[in-house]
Amino acid sequence: MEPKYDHRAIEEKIYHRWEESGAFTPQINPQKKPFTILLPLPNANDPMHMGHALFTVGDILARYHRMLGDPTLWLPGADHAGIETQYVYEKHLAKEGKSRFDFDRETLFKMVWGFVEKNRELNKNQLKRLGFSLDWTRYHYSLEPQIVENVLATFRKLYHDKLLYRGQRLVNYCPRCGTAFSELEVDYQERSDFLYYLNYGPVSVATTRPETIFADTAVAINPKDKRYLKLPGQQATIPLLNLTIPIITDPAIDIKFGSGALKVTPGHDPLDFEIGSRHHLPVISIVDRAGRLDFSDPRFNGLREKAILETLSGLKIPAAREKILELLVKSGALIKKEPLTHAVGICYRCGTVIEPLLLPQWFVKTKSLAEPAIAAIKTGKTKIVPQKRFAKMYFDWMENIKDWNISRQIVWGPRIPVWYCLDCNAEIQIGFISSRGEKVSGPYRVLKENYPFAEISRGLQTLIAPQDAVYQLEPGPCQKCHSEQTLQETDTFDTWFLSGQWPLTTLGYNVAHPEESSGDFEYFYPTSVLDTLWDILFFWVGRMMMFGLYLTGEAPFRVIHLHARVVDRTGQKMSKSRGNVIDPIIMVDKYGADALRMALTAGVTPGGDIALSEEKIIGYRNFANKIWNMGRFLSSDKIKKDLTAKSPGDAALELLVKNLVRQTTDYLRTYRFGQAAEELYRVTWHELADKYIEEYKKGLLSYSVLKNSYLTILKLLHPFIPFVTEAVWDQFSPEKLLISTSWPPIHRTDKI
RNA sequence: GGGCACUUAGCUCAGCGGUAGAGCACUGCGUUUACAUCGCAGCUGUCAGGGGUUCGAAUCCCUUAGUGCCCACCA
Repeated sequence: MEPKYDHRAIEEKIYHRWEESGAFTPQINPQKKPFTILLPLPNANDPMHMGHALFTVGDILARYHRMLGDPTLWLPGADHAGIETQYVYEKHLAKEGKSRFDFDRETLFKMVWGFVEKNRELNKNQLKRLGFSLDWTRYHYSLEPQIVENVLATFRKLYHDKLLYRGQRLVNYCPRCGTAFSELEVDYQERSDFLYYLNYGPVSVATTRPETIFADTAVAINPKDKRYLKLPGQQATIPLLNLTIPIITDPAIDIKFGSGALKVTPGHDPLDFEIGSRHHLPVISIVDRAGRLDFSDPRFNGLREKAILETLSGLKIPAAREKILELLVKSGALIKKEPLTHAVGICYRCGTVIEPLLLPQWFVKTKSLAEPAIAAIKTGKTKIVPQKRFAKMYFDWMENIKDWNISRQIVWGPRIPVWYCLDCNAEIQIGFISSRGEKVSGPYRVLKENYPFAEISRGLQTLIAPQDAVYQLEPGPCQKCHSEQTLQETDTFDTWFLSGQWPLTTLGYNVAHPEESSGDFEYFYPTSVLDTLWDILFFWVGRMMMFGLYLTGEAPFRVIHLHARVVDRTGQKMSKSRGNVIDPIIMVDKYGADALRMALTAGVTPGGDIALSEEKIIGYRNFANKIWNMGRFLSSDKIKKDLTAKSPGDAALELLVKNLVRQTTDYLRTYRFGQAAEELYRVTWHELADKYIEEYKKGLLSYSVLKNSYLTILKLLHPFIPFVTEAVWDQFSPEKLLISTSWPPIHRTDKI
């Protein structure tokens, strides 16, 4: 053995031996209860970051249970990650001077597909570098045909169960990404802005968005506002347009804010939309999907001041705001402005200000899905660890859940399986690339005069069907008028609609014919533990709970374990912009996978933060070296003495090891990995090495007890630092891999 | 605006009713049969502040302050 542990010479070989031994693939044995974990599916295009390295916790659980003798499945996979991936790919396109608008959707989809396929292997290999004992024979990808087939079947089932609807309402739209999002994908940012007071005739209103005044349909005040008792029933006047709108009362108005009067703009503000629907106000849209002012709504026809609108038409929001303020000043309608700090919704992906837009979208009714998901946690059928911190967060979200917008206006993902007949829905808005390469858009009614259906279909980019459009759930001719001219919905699924069914789809559940589900599903579902970061508790965990219960009646996990988040040594979140990112693969190259795994495990509190630094990793690299050298010492022929001799010092060491076995096992059972790792570190180094090996050198201990203690501790350490323990184990018992040995028995009665 | 959690040695954290703990860092010393990616010895604290319960509180209760996080329609 070399005097230094060289992870480079060892890790890859050992991983191969594990894989070839079949240890990662469980034997289905109906007599035994399986242990199942799903790897939180990484994005297929994502190079590994520390978040992925934290799945060490899953590996610890998998290796521990494998050693306990449980048929253990740790199932890997990759997610197509809709918007994330398309965003990354668009940045590549931008480097070549192109954009998504230059391609029809089929071509673009194929291009992204090729891009992802190139990266998918990389991701797999990086997971292997960490030593993760994943069953690669069961690897899945979210876009493989069987998975997509099941997801579409779920869509149809939701439809038939009346849990799905097409709704026209304000959605969170990112003009940059060109798609709507659910409320979870909107971040809020504090911004310094201005609050503008505008003269609306009998009242002044305060607004941060003067550019939306043309879409106002009322002014609202609080019915309890004593200043304005005489106003209700009167008319207010929109500046510049000199249009009158009613003054209404609504309890949602904050008397103390601004002037206490709100301009109600149902087409461009969520609160206003609600107020508008309570009072049956008309909804006017004046912003298009590129974030520009657009006054094509017929309600603007015939206005005397239409010239003003014409000068503004087509301006992007920030420019439009400037221009309108100028006009307001000129007309004397701007009373005053005052600074205001407020939260602005931005796209979580690209940071663009979210524009609430009125769009027809597909929604899932979530209330009845959330109820069993709440009950599963309340009754303890599924436990959240750490409970006190995260169960409340879970309940808060589930109990106030909103209907889920699953429509995304991107190409990278399966299209929603709905078909529109163009002859029945001539007002469908279509965008496509003609055979001559021009970008063409408009209602089908107009387009069909100049373009044959085949050309539109081939070059299709997007379609927007009116809310009341006629549709069917099957491809092929229209079931109503038998027209052959049908087009599939161009909205794709929210990624989480697919990944929310991951426990079912990867284990071979058959949504359309549950009785034909695979043996894997029967055996491994529900899974034992889900280990993930709390930041996707709602996105992913909540949805899996809902889908699992909805489709199978059983919650997908017995335990949801939420692990810590990696921050730098000063407690700052790691991010590219802060420049404090530590690349796990570089760390594995430099110090070995064991060192990184241990640094991510030891001393970590459940659900807290992990303060990671290169120094910490170096510390655990030294630990791996220590274990290596202990093995080197104990396996060298020079030091081996009488193998049968007993010594008075033996009992103390035997007791120490027994207690360590009990303690480690207890910690693992209660998900206290941080303490388990620290205790193992301390006892291995400062007790076994510093104390007992030194005593052995003085002849106070027998060789067999020392060696057996060491081997037992190797077993305990193996889930945490699998490579060095396996390498050194090989010096003592080459006939059997450490990964396949059994966990040491526990002696409960022994106390120190 | 609601809610949750946290505040213990320079750092990261255990302890959760009975005389303050670990690792790292630090300071000395040291190359003795693995390991200098090492060993030995040592130093370090009004357990955030205040009040209460108790024979006894870092541990239970109240309160103040700070930090982190989640939720929410601040126009």
